[in-house]
Amino acid sequence: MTAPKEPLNSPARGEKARLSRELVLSTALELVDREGLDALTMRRLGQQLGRDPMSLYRYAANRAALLDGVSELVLNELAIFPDDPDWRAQLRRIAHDLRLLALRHPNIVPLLVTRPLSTPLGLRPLGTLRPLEQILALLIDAGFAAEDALHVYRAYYGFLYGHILNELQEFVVDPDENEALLRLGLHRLPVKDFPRLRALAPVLADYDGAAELDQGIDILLSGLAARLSGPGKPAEEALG
Amino acid sequence: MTAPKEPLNSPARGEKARLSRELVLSTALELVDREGLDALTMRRLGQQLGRDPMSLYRYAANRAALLDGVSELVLNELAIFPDDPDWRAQLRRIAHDLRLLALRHPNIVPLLVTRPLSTPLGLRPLGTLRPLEQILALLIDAGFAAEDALHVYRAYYGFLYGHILNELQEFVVDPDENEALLRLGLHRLPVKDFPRLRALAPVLADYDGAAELDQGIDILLSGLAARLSGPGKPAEEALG
DNA sequence: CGCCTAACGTCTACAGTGTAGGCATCACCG
DNA sequence: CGGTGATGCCTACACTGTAGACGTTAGGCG
Repeated sequence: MTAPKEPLNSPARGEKARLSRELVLSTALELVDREGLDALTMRRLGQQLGRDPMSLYRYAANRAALLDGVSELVLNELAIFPDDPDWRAQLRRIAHDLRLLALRHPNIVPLLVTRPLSTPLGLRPLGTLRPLEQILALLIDAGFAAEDALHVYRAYYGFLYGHILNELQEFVVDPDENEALLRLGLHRLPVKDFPRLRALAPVLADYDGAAELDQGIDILLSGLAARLSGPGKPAEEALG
Repeated sequence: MTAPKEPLNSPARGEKARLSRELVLSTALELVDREGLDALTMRRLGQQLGRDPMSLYRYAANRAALLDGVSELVLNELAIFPDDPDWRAQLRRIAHDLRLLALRHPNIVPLLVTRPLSTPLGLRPLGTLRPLEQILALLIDAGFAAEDALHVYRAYYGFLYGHILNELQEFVVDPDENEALLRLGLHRLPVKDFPRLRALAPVLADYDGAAELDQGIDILLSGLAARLSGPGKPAEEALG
């Protein structure tokens, strides 16, 4: 009975290294990516790590805190270069990066979008606030007044998140069904009440998210630049 | 023992009428508005109605279906007039209506935003799709090509949802704390890492959501009209 | 009127959840 | 060597969604 007594039952995979916040969070992320948000229970995650579920509470106070941690982990994949002098190009690049990130981790998007609603700005995980600070830096360095930078940020990030939600809604995992109506389940809609929606089925089916995002960003950025005292042209007032 | 035997214990309020889907859903909405999404458990809702929790399953297959029902109920508060010839005015009005609706029911915004992510378009509650169809009608009747109408809708609704999320994030319930930093919890942020964010605290504190939304809509609509073959001016190509 | 049927509401039970509190074990440092 | 704090495990509790079987009621039809 003095043998190390490896538990033969639970550990789904042989991970037996010492726990750490990073390990816990990244395993949680894997789990969510693979099986969805609901699969992320303390017990399930514990089992995935080959540890007692209670161990997890050493690395996250709550389940909620754990979710926040995962959000933060994902957002850290996003690189921002606040020193880029070409702020428009930088914003466009960030937008596409965030879009791709969302497509890579679709199951986390609800977290990204929902968690901040129940946490006042200053109490959010720092990693979550870094993009905000960095984009402010980018804009202010480019010549925007601080207050205007905030407005630009809001319009920009608002549109960006909206676009991601839109695209993910229309995104359908199952690519075997190549009939547009079926893929989107539109066949169930009463033709009488939803004529235009049904008529648009083929267009709905091939959604070019990148292009749509790009156009939106274009419109927003040029519109904003015209309306605010932009960086290069400090007093170019509203044109229309 | 032949008396009607009113149960003296559970019913928090004297509601004892026969159940109905509307009654169930509206009580659920009340509950969520008052105490948040987590408070909406089957047992709690049953108790609120003075009924056994199991009764609810006659009116909603799932807890998920119940949530969908509540979403639908809220979205029905939104009035759209697809026959309005002034589509820009109509879109702007809808935007403000939806914004107010979100401020009135902040706790269901996560639902509005999250549920569609896990339900293919055609399987969503019909009430949820009506805005989409009606806005398409509005745009097409105004002269947009069907496909362009879809693009306009996407940009518009994307921005709109994004704005609402933004505003609700910065919205703070507790108005007793009048110190901006405290209200947003910004005092906790390390000054060194978040200088601009902290400097913007006062601006962050008084957020004029309506104005910000209005400007965004302006920019988007004029930008879109310039880029697409608009309604009145069928071939007005991109200006910039 | 009485009956039948389907909708409605209730009860019991079960597997699964987050997490508080206490205890054993381990690594490490003086 | 002893001790001290971090780490992991265990038990237990209140609570969740919901399957399945059971009474109870309401409404239509003879």
